[in-house]
Amino acid sequence: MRRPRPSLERERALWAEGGEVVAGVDEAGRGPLAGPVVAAAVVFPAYCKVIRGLRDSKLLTPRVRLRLAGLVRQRALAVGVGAASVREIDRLNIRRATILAMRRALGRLAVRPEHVLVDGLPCPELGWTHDAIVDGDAHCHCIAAASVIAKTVRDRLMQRLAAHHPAYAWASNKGYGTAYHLAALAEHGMTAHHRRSFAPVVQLELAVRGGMWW
DNA sequence: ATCAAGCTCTAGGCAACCTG
DNA sequence: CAGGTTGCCTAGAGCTTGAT
Repeated sequence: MRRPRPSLERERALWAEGGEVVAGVDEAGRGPLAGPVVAAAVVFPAYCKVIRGLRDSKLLTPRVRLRLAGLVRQRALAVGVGAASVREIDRLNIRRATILAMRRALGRLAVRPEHVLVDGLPCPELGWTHDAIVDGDAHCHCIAAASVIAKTVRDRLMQRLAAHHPAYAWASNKGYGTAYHLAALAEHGMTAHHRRSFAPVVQLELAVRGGMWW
């Protein structure tokens, strides 16, 4: 069973109802052990055409993703990007921090959306009336566009951080808990960019402090 | 406690493309 | 044309939180 291609079906229905400004929102970087969570909001002009090849950012190679991110920025009416820092993730928990990043992304749009389409489950804390669409980046064009923008922005951010902390290979693992990253964490300890509230980070820190790492 | 939702990683199979 | 490379796709694994 193939994954469906995102379409403009949902957006067209909203445009037909008279809501011209429809924003798609998605986030990247919820699972990794290090780095911020980044969200993006994208508004396309009403009755625009689909961007060929655009789909869930997870299913795209970095090169293709980068090309599509450029196309999205060219064709979109507005693009907003927001992030929540590691400190905010530790303070709020990853779910609330994700919602905070989404609110920031929506707040940075140059136009005020009349409808917001969000990937995932409904989140009342978002502060915007929205439709939550499970697997939205696979079904909905503007959410897929937001997922591509969020992912490319976060990847670039992690590459910058990697330059300051080369031991952890964040340029390739993007902060995720790969074997290499975990080994580096055990050897060098955590940085200010590690999520102290995440179990693997805490466990390794305790092991290092207790001399348990051999 | 379990399930469902999100994120990503790695590995492997297959197909298309490139190169000598 | 054969072999290597690249891209596409899936499956299974890990991480989280929230709802039931």
